[in-house]
Amino acid sequence: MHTPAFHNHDHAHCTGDVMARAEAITRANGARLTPVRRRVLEILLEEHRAMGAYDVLQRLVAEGFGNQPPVAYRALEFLVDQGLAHRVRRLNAFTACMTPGESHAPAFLICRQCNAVAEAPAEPVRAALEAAAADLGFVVERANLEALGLCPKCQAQA
Amino acid sequence: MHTPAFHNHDHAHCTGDVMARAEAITRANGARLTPVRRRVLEILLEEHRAMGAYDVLQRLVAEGFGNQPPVAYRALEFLVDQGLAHRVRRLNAFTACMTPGESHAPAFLICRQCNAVAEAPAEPVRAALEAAAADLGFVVERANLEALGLCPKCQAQA
DNA sequence: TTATGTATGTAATATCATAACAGGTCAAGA
DNA sequence: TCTTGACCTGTTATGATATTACATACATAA
Repeated sequence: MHTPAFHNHDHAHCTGDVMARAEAITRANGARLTPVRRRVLEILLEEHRAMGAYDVLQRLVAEGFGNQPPVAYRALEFLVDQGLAHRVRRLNAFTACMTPGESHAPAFLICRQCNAVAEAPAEPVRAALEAAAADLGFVVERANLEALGLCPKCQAQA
Repeated sequence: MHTPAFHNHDHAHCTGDVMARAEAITRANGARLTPVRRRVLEILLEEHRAMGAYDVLQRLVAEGFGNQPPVAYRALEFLVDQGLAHRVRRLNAFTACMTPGESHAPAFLICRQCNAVAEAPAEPVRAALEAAAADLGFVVERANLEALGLCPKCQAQA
């Protein structure tokens, strides 16, 4: 559960960058990036992996925030609503969005071997999904696109 | 939570048809469609909606099968593995596959208003997803494609 | 028939998530 | 400034979902 994209990258940079954008986005939405919410986003960025709500909660407790599940769930829900985080349902987990603000419909690629999770750009996937839905008269508002399979490293091993 | 496709259809026919195919598929796979498993599939077909594991379990209990969660979860997992049912993660629920045997990657369209769930044909969606994954060297084995939005009826009301 | 793999039943527990309410903070308008 | 209302946080309690572990039973083939 470690390499969220299947390659290396400048982690410190992407974290700072995302936090700055998170500020701007919430302000633009008239929403408040309060201490808990900010901290949860930072934690997701630091860990850089899909985290369960209770994992996040443990970190919050250690830092003096409330220690009951709603504290974590509310902050996470807020981040998801703002497009700053995503929920990965197959893992009952949450992960920071790496490209907030850009309209995007990420697909999550989950390695069944090593549990790495990558966020893949998926505009064409979303477009195809909307087309399929339109055929049935259905209008898509949100989508969860999750794939289970093998990441490059684990393919190599096998 | 009632009209799994957003239109009417011959329900009795589709049920019998699917059960017959289920027999053939499991036999072909060298798997056994035991009484519990068969019954769970029938229940999913009868109800013709996404059902939680505990809903299914209740039905099983009423018919004299074991009354502990693993009874339901194991049968459901079997059906999913055989491609006879699908898991809808957003709803923590399971639904019978309407076109078993045909290789397909269904997308689920979930109405946020009335909770109707439709299974949409989504080969193009899967193709797009596999392409996006391939760009990162990832091989897709299974996918969950779930969209939240408004079904035709609920659009009309609004 | 006996050995082997597989399926089922059951108890116990782990994990994930939300409802409901109390108290606190903040900012806008009287 | 004071009040008001909206929103945020903390906490209790509980509900909902899912799995582990182990015992028993069944089917199949050597």
